[in-house]
Amino acid sequence: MSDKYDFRAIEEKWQKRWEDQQQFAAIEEAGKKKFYMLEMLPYPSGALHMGHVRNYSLGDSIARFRKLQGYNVLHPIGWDAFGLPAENAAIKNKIAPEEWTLANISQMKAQCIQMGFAYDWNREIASCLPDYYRWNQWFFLKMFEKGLAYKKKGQVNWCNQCQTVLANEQVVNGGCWRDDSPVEVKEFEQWYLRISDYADELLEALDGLEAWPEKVRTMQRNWIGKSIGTRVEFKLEDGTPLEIFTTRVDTIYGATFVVLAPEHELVRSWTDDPEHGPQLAEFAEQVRRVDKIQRTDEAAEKLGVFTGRYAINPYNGERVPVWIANFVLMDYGTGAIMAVPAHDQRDFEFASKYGIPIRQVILPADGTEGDVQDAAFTEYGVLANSGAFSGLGSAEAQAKMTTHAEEQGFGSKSISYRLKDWGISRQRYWGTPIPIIHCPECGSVPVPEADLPVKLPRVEGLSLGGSPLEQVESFVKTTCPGCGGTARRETDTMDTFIDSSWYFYRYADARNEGAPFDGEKIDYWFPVDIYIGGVEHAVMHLIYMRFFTKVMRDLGLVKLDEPVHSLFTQGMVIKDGSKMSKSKGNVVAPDLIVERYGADALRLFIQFCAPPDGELDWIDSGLEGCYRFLNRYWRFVDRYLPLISEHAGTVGDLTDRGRALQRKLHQTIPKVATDIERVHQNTAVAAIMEFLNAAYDYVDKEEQPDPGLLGEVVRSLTLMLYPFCPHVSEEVWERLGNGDSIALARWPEFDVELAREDELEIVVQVNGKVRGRFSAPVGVSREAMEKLALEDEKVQSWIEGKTVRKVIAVPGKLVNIVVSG
RNA sequence: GCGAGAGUGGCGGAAUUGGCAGACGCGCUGGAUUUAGGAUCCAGUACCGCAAGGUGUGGGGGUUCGAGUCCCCCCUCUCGCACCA
Repeated sequence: MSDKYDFRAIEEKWQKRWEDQQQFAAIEEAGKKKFYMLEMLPYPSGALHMGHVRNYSLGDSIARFRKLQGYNVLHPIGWDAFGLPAENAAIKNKIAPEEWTLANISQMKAQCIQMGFAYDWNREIASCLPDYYRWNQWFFLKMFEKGLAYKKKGQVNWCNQCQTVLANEQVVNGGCWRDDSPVEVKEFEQWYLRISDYADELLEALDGLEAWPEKVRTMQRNWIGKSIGTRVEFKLEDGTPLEIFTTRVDTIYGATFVVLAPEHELVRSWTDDPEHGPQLAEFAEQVRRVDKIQRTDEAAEKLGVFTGRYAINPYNGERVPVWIANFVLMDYGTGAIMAVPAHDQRDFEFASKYGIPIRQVILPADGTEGDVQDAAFTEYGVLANSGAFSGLGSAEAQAKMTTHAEEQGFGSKSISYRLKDWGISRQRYWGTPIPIIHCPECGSVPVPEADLPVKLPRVEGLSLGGSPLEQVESFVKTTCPGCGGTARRETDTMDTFIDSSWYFYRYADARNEGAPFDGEKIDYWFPVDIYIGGVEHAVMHLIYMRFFTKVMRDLGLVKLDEPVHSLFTQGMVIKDGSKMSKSKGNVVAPDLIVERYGADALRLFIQFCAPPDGELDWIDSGLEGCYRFLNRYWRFVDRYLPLISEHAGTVGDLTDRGRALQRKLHQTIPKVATDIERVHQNTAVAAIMEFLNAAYDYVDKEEQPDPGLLGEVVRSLTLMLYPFCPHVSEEVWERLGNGDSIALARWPEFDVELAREDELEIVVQVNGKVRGRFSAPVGVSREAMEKLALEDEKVQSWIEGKTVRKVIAVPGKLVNIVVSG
């Protein structure tokens, strides 16, 4: 036979058989323990890339492993099929987005099958199909009913490249998450989901997500950005109230000015003012023109203009000037601040620049005087020059001063969040139509549930600019469900993150035509046991999906508070020091690898070559090593198959070498299992390789290898390899004479007794350095160990003529002899 | 700046609880086999040293019989957040 196994024939054979047998179809079975293995669904860009292969190989090895352990496994996949690339491709290549997307899906599905991923294809979903997106619309209507979906005119993030609005979460470093282009601020009327209603719960519940990476939880905490402070109402000289938010009300006696965001509504009414109006208008316009990247750059110079107005500090009645400045943001707090240059670095810089007084009101707690002439003193301390509050500590003062404001009616305790409502309107075509009808009489009227789905019409000749649906007269023109009069449909489509916020629920009941899913099926499969994907969705998808779950719970649809038990974020695949990308020309196409080395070798390598949560540096020669390993495994099986088949039976009396191999086997089985459970596939694979090496060592050195033992070795090895390399494992399993698929077999049992070493090697140290070793039986006493150690010849030469001060013996491990002199 | 994580051979990386540092793989060296190449197999491979031995987990200090692992200080890198009042 050839010294290489025929992976092409084997992989094709088993892929076909798996499909014929519907082997991965999941069926709810009450009473049977379930395992829901979920991976982030891909965008159907046209071809699977190495990042997908890594993500899905990890998920697949877990799914297959759990199946061997007897779990009822749900392992589904689908397509995040709406989105801009399809639409852009359509504009560029004059092909309908639907055709483009569906063609990509079928290509990528074929690639998934080629990789041997064990998906239940009966549950496949594609978010661009009406039987999926109608439920997006349905959820939207439910939220509309509850007041959780609403329309508002406000400032939004506009990506010029994408020609659409973006949610706050989708603005990364001031740029678009998709293409990095700078985001502009525009005024737009659009639809929002009231995620901020859930800010507190989303934050609090993070503590309970113990099986989520700390990193993701921290990112979400930062994103929600809860800060507790005080709202204080200043009054302008004409009596107009001006509310500010501060977390440091204890410093308010040091407020020497007040600053508004240039977008603040009071500013608009002041631009008519003949003296200061022109400068105000010009400055506001200037700030507006600067894109978000520059605006939010901390290094950017703090600029401002005096408004010509004054406000009264309600605590001390002091009259302070009102400014507008670029560093105050309209969308945080009240869009207005009291500025305390002595105790806030930003205010300090601003005051220094414009010659505003700096007044110290907090003294360091250590009793020193402190100095606020060179920089602000921002720590907590003791109040001074603060009226009745002087002498109090900052924390106590905050509480008392807030209470004071409440009693006097000019302020209250207040909590601000960085998290804003989720803007979901998109001015593009390839997405879920928002099921709303605008009627001149009745206003925004929801489409009746019975009329769902509102289907996306086909549009010929898509182009950029404007909302494409607006051009489709037959779509826009409709009648009002309320009054029957002529009305217009909403032409914005939904953010595609809506699609991915609940897709994993749909998997539990993917073909349900009467509801998004049946709650009982959710009860059975949920929560997701492990969710694997990239960390880049930490504050987008992963926060939206949590929000949706809480809304669905409040709608009585599910009983869960959180959808995902354990989250695992896999690392990036890089090559030559940077992320694989077309522009860098360092892309390795999975297809070509599969063609040359087979899917099993690729799956093995991508899981072996780096810890799953770290970066994976692609090295071709590493892959070849894995391919070599599979051939080595194959040759071993090939060589001993006749012997094993001939002597079908139990393990005979073993030689020491045989015992050693058997012991190694029974140590490897639990090692591989716990490694997969911990998502340490790299060390699981290493242990399997190590075991094969031991098996070769045995047959090389043993004159008559025990056929029973070899049988056990090959069977167990094959089962352990199955989660990683299912095709070759199936093939070997069949050759071993098993009629059924290996997937129906059970993870090998291991025997603690057989795994136990009967001789231990004890290391002897002298002053902490290894000087000798001896073997001792299991359970050797401390005293015996010390005695044996001191008797050791090599050790003797090290302690000769010295005084033994102390002997430390660690049972079964080592003896350390401390000497001096 | 703040927060999190990391720093181990030529390389990717191992090392449940403090107890033999470098598993496994790549690469490299030598050998066997082969007409040759490839493939395969065997041996070796942290560093210095002929050896005995010594030195080694970013640097410095500490705790301990014993530290990659724990504590303190510093350096470097990666990621996230970043005018949030």
